[in-house]
Amino acid sequence: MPDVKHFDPDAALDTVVRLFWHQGVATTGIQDIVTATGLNRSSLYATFGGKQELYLAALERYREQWSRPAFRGLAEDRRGLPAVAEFFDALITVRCSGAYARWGCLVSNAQAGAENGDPDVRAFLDRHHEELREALHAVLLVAEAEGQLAPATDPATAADLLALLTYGVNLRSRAGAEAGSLSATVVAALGSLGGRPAE
Amino acid sequence: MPDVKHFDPDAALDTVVRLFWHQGVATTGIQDIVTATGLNRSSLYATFGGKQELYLAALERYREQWSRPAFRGLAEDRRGLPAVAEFFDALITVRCSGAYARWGCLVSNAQAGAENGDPDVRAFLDRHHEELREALHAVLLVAEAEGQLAPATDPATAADLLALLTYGVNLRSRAGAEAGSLSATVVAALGSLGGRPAE
DNA sequence: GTTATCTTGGAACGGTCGTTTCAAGAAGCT
DNA sequence: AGCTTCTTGAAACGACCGTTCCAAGATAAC
Repeated sequence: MPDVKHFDPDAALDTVVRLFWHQGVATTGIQDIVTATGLNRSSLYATFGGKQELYLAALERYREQWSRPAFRGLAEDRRGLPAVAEFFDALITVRCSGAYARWGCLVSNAQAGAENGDPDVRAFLDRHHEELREALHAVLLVAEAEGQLAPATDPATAADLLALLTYGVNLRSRAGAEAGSLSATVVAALGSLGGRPAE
Repeated sequence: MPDVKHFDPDAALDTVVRLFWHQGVATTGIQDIVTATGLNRSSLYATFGGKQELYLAALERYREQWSRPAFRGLAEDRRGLPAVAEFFDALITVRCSGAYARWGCLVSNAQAGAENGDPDVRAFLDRHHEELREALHAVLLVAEAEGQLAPATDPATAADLLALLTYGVNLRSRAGAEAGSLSATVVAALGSLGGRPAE
């Protein structure tokens, strides 16, 4: 008996993700979202609820679409350090070139903004950080088993270090850092974990 | 002949710095500033200009009061790696405890926000990053001369790495990271530059 | 004490914020 | 077709945004 939605909620949410990602939450108005998605205020509120719920939905979608695939590819790769190098290469490529160049990372941006005051957002950030750490830890355990790590390198601590390095890349890329400079830094970091320079 | 200001502009600016630092630019209204500083809208605009100029003034003041002293202390320290360790210790202490706990860094927060779209802000961020890098580079050159670095460690690249690590600490501390965890990560990073674990 | 100049208080500006409301429209089921 | 139920369009809500304006107040020079 009911009517059915005249738009695709997932496609709309993708647009919302891009807005929040590029412009930030605080500086993106409902009007911006209405204009960008083409759908009406009523439909927006009926489908997603208010702005805060919309932002949380955007965070979830970003994680499903961007973070989780990258984390999974990392954790399942059996090559060890080369997998980490590839992870950072892909990261830097996305952050510095293409459609999302200089957008940084929606999640990293959230850590720096006022939005992290919300308990739900904070919980999301904690979990996201944990997932990044775990993926890095998993691949570093492989690296250790393969004898790729310097004897003094602890995989768990190294995972923490690379996680912080990831945030640094996300932040600096948004402010305009060059891909080459970021790459060189990452290569050096991986080299120092291995006990030798570049790999 | 003129009247004279009935308040201390520097003290007012300090209050403004704290507001922007803690709450973010976009979520801090002029009314918040009026309330927190106790001075009038007219005085505010007559002294500092609009919000954007006020934000730039706050950035400058933050740099003078926080960044530059830390950078100078770092660059002038002749001990090498221990100076770097002390720099990060002090950083983590400020970020995780005391009056500014979980506020992150005003400058790091700016890199993640929409405010970095402004050319003046962007220029400030670039320069700030350069000053951080130079300070780290200077002390790492000392460390190299003192034989504290592993042969494969290049001081300039290591400075880049530590700068990114600084951003990571700033970001994660704002989202609630523990001081102990951040410290352990930093110690491990410095250890890997030296070729041995924690020094 | 008078005058000139700047500062202060406070109201007011148009615009935008996130959100709500409600009538009109569209789709599915009998 | 008719009825029900949800969706859509569009106007409107009060609150707040950054900013401006002007009269009243305060200070220093004469």
